Amino acid sequence: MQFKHPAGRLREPPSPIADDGDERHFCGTCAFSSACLAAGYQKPELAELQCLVEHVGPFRTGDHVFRTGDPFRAIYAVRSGTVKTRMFDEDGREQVLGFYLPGEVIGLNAIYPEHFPCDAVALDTAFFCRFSFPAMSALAARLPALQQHLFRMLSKELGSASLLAGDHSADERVGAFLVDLANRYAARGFSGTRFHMSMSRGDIANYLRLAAETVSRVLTRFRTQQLIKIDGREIELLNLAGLHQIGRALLHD
Amino acid sequence: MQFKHPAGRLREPPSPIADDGDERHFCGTCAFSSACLAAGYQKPELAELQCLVEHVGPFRTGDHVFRTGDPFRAIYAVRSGTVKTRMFDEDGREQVLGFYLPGEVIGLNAIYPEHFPCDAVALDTAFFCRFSFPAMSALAARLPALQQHLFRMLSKELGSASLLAGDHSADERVGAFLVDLANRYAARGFSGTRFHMSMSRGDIANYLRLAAETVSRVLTRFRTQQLIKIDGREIELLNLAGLHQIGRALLHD
DNA sequence: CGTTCCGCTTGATCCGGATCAAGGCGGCCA
DNA sequence: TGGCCGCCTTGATCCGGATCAAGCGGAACG
Repeated sequence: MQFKHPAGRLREPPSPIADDGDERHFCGTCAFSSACLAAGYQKPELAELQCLVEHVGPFRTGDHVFRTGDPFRAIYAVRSGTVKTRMFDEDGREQVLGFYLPGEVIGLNAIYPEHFPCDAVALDTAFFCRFSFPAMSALAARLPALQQHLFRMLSKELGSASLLAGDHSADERVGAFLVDLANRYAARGFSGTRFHMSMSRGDIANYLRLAAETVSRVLTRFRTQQLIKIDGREIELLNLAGLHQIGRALLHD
Repeated sequence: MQFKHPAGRLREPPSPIADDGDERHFCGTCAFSSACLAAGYQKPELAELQCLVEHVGPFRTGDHVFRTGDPFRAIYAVRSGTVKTRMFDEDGREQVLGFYLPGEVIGLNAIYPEHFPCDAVALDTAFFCRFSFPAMSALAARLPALQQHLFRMLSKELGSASLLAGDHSADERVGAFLVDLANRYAARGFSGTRFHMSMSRGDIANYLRLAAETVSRVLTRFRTQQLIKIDGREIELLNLAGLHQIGRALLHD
């Protein structure tokens, strides 16, 4: 049983429910941290947020966290591991919607349809915090900070969703993808220059709307240009500024 | 001074603030209607929603409702007219993010960044209901239905944003675009088979990530196939089922 | 009334990335 | 240990849509 974590933070096959030590660390990097920690864990209202959390996992590579059509009851924060969300179009072709790293939240796009519009599939061993959405909404009505936080998370995801839509070259897409991953790892306290990509080339290609062969070719070209060092799924960004320049049209606008 | 409305509902250059007659009609088709009307206009809480609305307009073709970088203070529901949202990438190329019809809401993607990440430009004479967002959040904390409604609107827009991202042929894109417009007009009580497209071919092309020439060619092909009748920006959908079939990969999944 | 400009259409050519095809490498299982 | 299978890489060819180019018609304006 392999058990490789992007930043090697989990050294042993963990217990089904992560212990408090990990929990405290995790919460500092989670998307809800500002709603939880910043407002102060001690306050009695926030104890309630803790109460409605349920720790779930482990999910193994290929396991489904939820499936298209499942009734929407909860959103999930990634505790550890990586997840992809995907849907199948009318012709049965897979469409990868996104990759989610520790601290990020999946399931927000299910609020409106009230059923999950996509699958969430673990790309390696993964754990989650599960938040009952009805309970969370009710709590949000009493905690303005939490309500605000939910609005902000939704709005943020809106912004990133519209980025992929542009017509951009393969180099721009791959460059921006690498920089984005790096930024997100760095934002959660992991290394922003060396990390493990849990997703296959095919998944990356699908997400970027390219062919797997094209992604492979671009990565080789980036390597010969000394922009990256890459060995299988282990990658090191050697020239972050250069990559940012290549992907600038898709980044931070 | 031309004054053409998609459904010809406004016959005269209206007063800056639309009158109550129009207002009652409009509210029935607005994105907030379920939060306003369904819950019952009479209830005193909902009077407050009425209070925080500010009617703005008219904006003429090309006028900006808001600009990239403006501080985010309010969201806007389109009362009449059409709007496009767009941003410019690092190289100064325009990217059309979306078109908004009467009853739809713009500005939700500004919550997170706290500044508008895009321009909103009127495509014809347009009026809006302006909702102060801080006031609305506060009200949402007391009205679970309103909070729920905001969550749902955000989540819905998330779903539609990810549709454009797929790699689809020009035919699929244009077909789905026409069906989508038709559905949205129909949902608001307008004709779902004959309507005026306020946006230029260039805007459509940009939105669909195609060249204007390609859009033009596809539309002429659709016409020769008897799928549509089109004269400039006036369009009639002759074979809705056929168009739906062509664009099925992008629709309702 | 003619001029100019802009949006739209149509035709000709070109190119980036998809597709097809062939190996290479490593992990897993019998 | 050998064989199989999935993932990745690299090469050759093809095609959809971008780009370049030209012409048309309507609106604004002198």
